[in-house]
Amino acid sequence: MNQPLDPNLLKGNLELILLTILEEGEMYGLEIINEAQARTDGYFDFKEGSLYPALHRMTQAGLLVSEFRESDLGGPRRKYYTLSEKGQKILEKKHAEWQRFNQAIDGLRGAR
Amino acid sequence: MNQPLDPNLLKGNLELILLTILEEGEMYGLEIINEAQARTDGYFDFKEGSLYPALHRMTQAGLLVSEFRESDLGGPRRKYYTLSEKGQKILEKKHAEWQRFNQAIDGLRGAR
DNA sequence: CAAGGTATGTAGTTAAGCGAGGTACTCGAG
DNA sequence: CTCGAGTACCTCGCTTAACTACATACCTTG
Repeated sequence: MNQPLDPNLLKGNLELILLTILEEGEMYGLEIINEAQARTDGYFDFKEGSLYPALHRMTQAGLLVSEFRESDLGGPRRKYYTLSEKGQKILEKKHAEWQRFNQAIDGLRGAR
Repeated sequence: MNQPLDPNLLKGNLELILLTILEEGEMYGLEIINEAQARTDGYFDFKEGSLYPALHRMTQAGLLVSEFRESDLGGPRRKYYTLSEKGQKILEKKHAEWQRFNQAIDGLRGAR
């Protein structure tokens, strides 16, 4: 039923996706993976090796703010991520870019 | 006016774009670049260092068929590319993948 | 104190787009 | 005839991002 996700499609869009998910509130790493799966019927299934480097990259770039906090139900501490103001701005910018790109793709077909 | 195209967006989509353009008939390398520019108001501006390797990759994979032909107006010979039957199939598949991916992205926002 | 689940982190591989360069052919100007 | 400009194709090496596979650490439970 679900064709697998071509990893190449993700390139350059993972950040948009993460920003979009985090727009609705703070979340920690594995929670993001679960949310993404839940909201796309398992289509988005990020690997940890993709997720954490991306989160660090974005934190480094000032798009996210992170904070460790203890788990309520036991288990190891979690690192919660929140959108910064800059992250919010970049989200909008990336979203606009995305739509522009989409239009361009659509435009190719109907061009004649 | 035109925000530049984020190179990352192209990753994994260049093949879809090339197949889409070539669906309407054979074309040679630089012509593809010009067509892509023309149809997107300069938004798509492929570099030769991206285009030729991609065309070779796709030819190797059996998606395209190529043939050298002399130029009518003088100038060096041109290498014309045509979609193979397999290429046609893959185009449809990639297009479906693309739409699936699109839906997933859209779904992230409206999810709540 | 081992085992299992949860959570974060990273080293090394792979793949694709790109910048910069190279080759080759044609034509017109000097 | 040669030189430069225009067209067309090709490739090497760099960079970047996702992935595989592993490593670390904590907490609970038996």
